[in-house]
Amino acid sequence: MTVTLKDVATLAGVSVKTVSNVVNGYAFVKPENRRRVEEALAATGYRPNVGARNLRRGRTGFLALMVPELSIPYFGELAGLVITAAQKRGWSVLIEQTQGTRPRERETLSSLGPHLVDGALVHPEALEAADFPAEPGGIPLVMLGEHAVDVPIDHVAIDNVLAARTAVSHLTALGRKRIAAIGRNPARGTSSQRLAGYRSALTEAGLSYSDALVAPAEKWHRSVGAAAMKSLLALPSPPDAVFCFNDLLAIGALRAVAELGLRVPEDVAIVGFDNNEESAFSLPSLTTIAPDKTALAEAAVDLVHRRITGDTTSPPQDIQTPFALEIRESTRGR
Amino acid sequence: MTVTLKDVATLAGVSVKTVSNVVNGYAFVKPENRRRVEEALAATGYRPNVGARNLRRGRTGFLALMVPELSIPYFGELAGLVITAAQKRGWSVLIEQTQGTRPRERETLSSLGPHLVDGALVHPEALEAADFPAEPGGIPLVMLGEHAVDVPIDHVAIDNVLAARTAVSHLTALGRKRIAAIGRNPARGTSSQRLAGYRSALTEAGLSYSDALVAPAEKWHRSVGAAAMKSLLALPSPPDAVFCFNDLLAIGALRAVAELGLRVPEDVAIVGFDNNEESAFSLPSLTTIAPDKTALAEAAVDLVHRRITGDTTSPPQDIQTPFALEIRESTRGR
DNA sequence: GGTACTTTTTACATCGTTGGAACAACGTTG
DNA sequence: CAACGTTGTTCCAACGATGTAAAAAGTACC
Repeated sequence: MTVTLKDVATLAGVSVKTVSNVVNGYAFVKPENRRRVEEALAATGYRPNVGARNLRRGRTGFLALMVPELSIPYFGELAGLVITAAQKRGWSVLIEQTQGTRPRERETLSSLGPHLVDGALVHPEALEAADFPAEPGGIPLVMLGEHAVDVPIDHVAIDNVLAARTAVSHLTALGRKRIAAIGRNPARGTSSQRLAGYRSALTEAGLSYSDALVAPAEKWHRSVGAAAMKSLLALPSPPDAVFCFNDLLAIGALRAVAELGLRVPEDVAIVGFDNNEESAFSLPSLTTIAPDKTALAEAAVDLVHRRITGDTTSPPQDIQTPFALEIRESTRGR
Repeated sequence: MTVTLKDVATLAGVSVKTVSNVVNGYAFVKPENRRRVEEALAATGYRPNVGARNLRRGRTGFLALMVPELSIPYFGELAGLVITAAQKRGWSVLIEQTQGTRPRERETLSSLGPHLVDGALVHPEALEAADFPAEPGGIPLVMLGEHAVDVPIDHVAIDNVLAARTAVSHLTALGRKRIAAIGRNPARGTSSQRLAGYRSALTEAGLSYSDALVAPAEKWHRSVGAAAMKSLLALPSPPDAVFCFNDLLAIGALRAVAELGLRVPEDVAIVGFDNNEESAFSLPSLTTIAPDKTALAEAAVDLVHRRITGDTTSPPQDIQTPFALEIRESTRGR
């Protein structure tokens, strides 16, 4: 039922290896034979057995992508782009979800042997430096997003500090004075970086920093954003603007403001981060930092590709991909 | 560098096969030897070479999931659940994106050989009956969502006609008289089914059907929903309610209504379909049909699992998973 | 001690493919 | 025409695992 090289060879009247040569585009095959083999290939509908080929070649043809959850829009969008980028280079992508928890991330990382995948793109959320394999014995690893500072591993991300500063400077430029932030989470590197950007923009504008205006958020989900916004608005002197560390938090914040009968941006201006597709359609639409996700995916796949195909000597790369501030109704108004 | 059975065997002082027996839990191994092998396994950190194992077993350990685009929330959420369900049963999931175009769907379908994956879950958008392999020669295939009527293939979905009727009946029960629909697309089976449900609910309520109130939508994206809503509201006698064939269209419609200065649900009530996570947070939040996506994913993975592990004789199954009407502000008000 | 049976281990072939070496056919050249 | 390099093809081993069957070791019984 399954067609193997042997079947094709029998049909074409040549050896198995000659068929293999044709399939793999080896140059020196007599035109006559090539023609016969190609006919036989077409007639039988031969498809190489990927497993066997990879067993022989020592490659698997798979790339792993480790993300917290596909149901989070940012990761859904990113995964789609990674798959597309990988497909261009002949790889299939295997997705592992970790729920952003450290044990699952560790487990996933250690299960990614060279037999299963040729390389991996990982988007850790809770991992710490110690969790990374000390020996580079395994497969090439490229880290996306957060930068666990002292790990010498390839890394692709936008400049989170600068992006956060850009977002908050936009708010200070609009004349907002009490600018809050939602998303503090000491366990996440991304959070520290966006917080740093937030603080530096405040300083730059001559505004003082207040811990009370920085709401924590364990999970960066919509409901958390709503709850955090409500508690900020309950403060004695509530904020007139909020920088949310991602769009989901911001969408939740939008809703909380509306439920309290206040207006965005008149009473509170809101800026998000990620530019999820939904953020262009919320009411009001959301001003946000728009990372170039396509560039991110391409750069990451490209880097892991280079590592897999030989470049093991050059030092760990740290690639920054571009972003833009997308100004919409939640700060500009209608 | 890579540890094979042979290395473990040498270390433990037994044959390769005995190690294999231990690894695979074969009963008859002398306790003493079992202990030695287990120590050696631990000491070397052995991990089986999946490729080789599967070559021998004729299994790959992979399932394919074919969807239009991961960036569409419904598919992102579904994919996440499928991966989780598959993982429970020891499978990894490979995701293929088709953009919902027929050529890409055909191509993907035919590339899914038995070497690459053990089975596939496919969510076609444009495929027609003729595109399915006539011979069941390949791998087990389970279709999700739309039912291309005359193809004898396993199928898991909710009852789309009933769900659509439930949604629209909710609108008629609220006393709405001019109920529009957005999402007509003759090339998509799902569209026909939801349209049928829409019509039957109208009939049931004694309302007449009008072609003018059914807006077409090639892609079920937010921007399309917004455009369609605007053209409906520009009609001489505009609708007082709209049933959108998915939540994205509905989110777009919400926005269009707001841009025209009208109110939801006072002027126009809106119902969506899919219950994307974002729909609970839109302003107003969206009444929608909530399919039990977890049940869908579990049922589909379970079915393909049964087919792979032997059940090839029983006739194609047609499993219906539950759904519920989730009533929110876009019809109920605040 | 021999026979029959069970438990445990091993050697070997095999899955489908490709790398490498060996071999064959060919035309060129001195 | 012998020697040679170039092309084209075949044969064999190997990737790492497991199924099969046979060998080896152990046990029980007469």
